[in-house]
Amino acid sequence: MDLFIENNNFNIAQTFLCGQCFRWKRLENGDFEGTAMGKRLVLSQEENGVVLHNINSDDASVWENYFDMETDYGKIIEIFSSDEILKKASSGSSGIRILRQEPFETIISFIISQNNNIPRIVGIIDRLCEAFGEKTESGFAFPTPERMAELEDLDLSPLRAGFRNRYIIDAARKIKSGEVDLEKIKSLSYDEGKKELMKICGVGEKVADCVLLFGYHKLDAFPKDVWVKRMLAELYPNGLPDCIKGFEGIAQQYLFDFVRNNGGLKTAPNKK
DNA sequence: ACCCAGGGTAACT
DNA sequence: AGTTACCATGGG
Repeated sequence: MDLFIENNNFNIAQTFLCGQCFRWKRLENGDFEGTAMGKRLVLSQEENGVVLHNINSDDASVWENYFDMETDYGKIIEIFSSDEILKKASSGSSGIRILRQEPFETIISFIISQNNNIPRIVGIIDRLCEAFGEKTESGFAFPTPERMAELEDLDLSPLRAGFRNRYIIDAARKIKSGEVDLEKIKSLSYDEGKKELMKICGVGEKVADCVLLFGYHKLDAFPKDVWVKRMLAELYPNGLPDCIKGFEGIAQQYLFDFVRNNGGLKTAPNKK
């Protein structure tokens, strides 16, 4: 069956291309195709919502959860509108939804993202799934920590992930052994969860924040990459407004998308 | 040849 | 606690 999700704050291009995920691809006709939760899916954009094509009716709730349909983004945007910059940023990115992705996938993906660019991140993750992920009807699932924990650095050389190989292995092993408990993080606070994730070599503050936001839906996480730091210095020299409280991560995504795609910044980012 | 890419680590003050 | 070189790889 096809499932139509009616919602005015659900744009698949904005949601999939805002940098929170790396496995959804735009087809020639504008649809998106990808694999998440071990299931492949094709989606189309409509005027007032999105169509999920050819899904098993049992999976409807799985996808509604993945696309965070319970959260009222319209209401949050309204709260943000008390700040002029945020009002402008969110009006241009109002179709972004913070996906509820699988924690292990977000950990490995954002380890790979460090000091890297998006096309290359996508390529490395594609090769990772193809090499070590379970084959599905049409594509590959993201590999499990158990499978990845068996591997050595050299096994990952076909990925061309460079110095990140040992970080990936370290993450898989600490997760498999239980030294880092992915299930427990769900019930931890932002601070405690961050500390737990940073036990992994290769996971610092920024990667941990991305995992907490995109993998655990902890909306008080506010990842600070090069662009966001530059944005904060230029647009919010006196700090962020109070209206983002409790929804810092959503504000971050609107602002990130704003400065990346809509020329929200005057100065280009650089290392300093 | 040089710079940068959704950073982190180790080794320094 | 705050800086800095280095880390593989690939594209501009």
